Amino acid sequence: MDDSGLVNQLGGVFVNGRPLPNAIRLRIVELAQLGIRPCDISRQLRVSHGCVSKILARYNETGSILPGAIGGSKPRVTTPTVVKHIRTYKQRDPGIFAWEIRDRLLADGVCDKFNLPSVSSISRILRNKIGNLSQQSQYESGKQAPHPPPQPTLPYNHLYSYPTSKVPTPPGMPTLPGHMAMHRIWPSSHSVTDILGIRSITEQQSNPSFPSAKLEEWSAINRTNFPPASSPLVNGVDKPHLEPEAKYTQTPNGLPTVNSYVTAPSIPPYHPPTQVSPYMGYSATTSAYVTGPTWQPASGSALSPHSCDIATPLAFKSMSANRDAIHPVAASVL
DNA sequence: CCCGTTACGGTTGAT
DNA sequence: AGATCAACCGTAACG
Repeated sequence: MDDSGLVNQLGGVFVNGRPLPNAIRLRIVELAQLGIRPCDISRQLRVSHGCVSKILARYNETGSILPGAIGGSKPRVTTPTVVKHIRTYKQRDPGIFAWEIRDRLLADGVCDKFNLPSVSSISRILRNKIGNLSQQSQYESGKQAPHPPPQPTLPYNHLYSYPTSKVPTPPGMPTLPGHMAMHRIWPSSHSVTDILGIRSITEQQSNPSFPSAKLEEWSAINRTNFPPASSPLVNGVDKPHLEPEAKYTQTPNGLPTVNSYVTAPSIPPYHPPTQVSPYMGYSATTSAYVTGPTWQPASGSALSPHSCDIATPLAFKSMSANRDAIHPVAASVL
């Protein structure tokens, strides 16, 4: 409840139990792509190195900067559809073994290897729900029962691309339409920054170095929207989650956040949430929250307070070159 | 010094 | 409405 922000050893603000804001996660990835060492990123952004390490590792592995899906329950494997099929198999062949049913579920495409019930689950179903064929699982039947055509496969497919993540609509980001989730995994077309719209300028031209990452994650999936896809349409991204930070940032209606990430110049639009989010600390104003003052301006770059990014990265880079110089920057930030 | 890993105390959200 | 539970979080500290 109290989402008061805490301060870590590096002086960074965080909310215990909650993910760092996307803006910061993004910065971590961007800086890393610019060649800045994790330890420096940690210091600059005042995020524990363990966290930087984790976010970077996740990004390398999944292409997503987003936090994983928090809360909720795992999708049920024994959906009404599955139960129905099991019942059918049993009716047609009363002597069928559970393992045979299992094989059939897979063979018939009712399930895929990810949502295939265990033999013991099938046995339980046979015992509990199908013992007397009279009743059926009412529980969710309402939701999706009617359709025989299994649809289970779909959701799980995403898995392969994104292990755990669900995608919240990131607070500061482009709320992608749900469909995004489905397509494309890593279009190479966008660079990280592009996607976000963040200072596209910055790197654009001269940065060959950008790997054109796959930040696509915005489109990930989330555990919760699995089977019971309640809302068919948008299932992917937006609806289910307002996600974590949404809260922090408190997007009034969900859209504003975008600014923060992006360029942010003008952001007066929405005022601070009623409650002051701890993260606000980063930037006094909303806009800042991302790139704001917090982290770079102070020092040398002096360039653009706002768009700041430009200068800084370079600075970092150079500094990383000479090891010695490094700290200065950090220091200056302070 | 750097960084991967993990215990810990915490939050969330479906059941 | 409240309790459980399992997933995730970031920090801190260890190695």
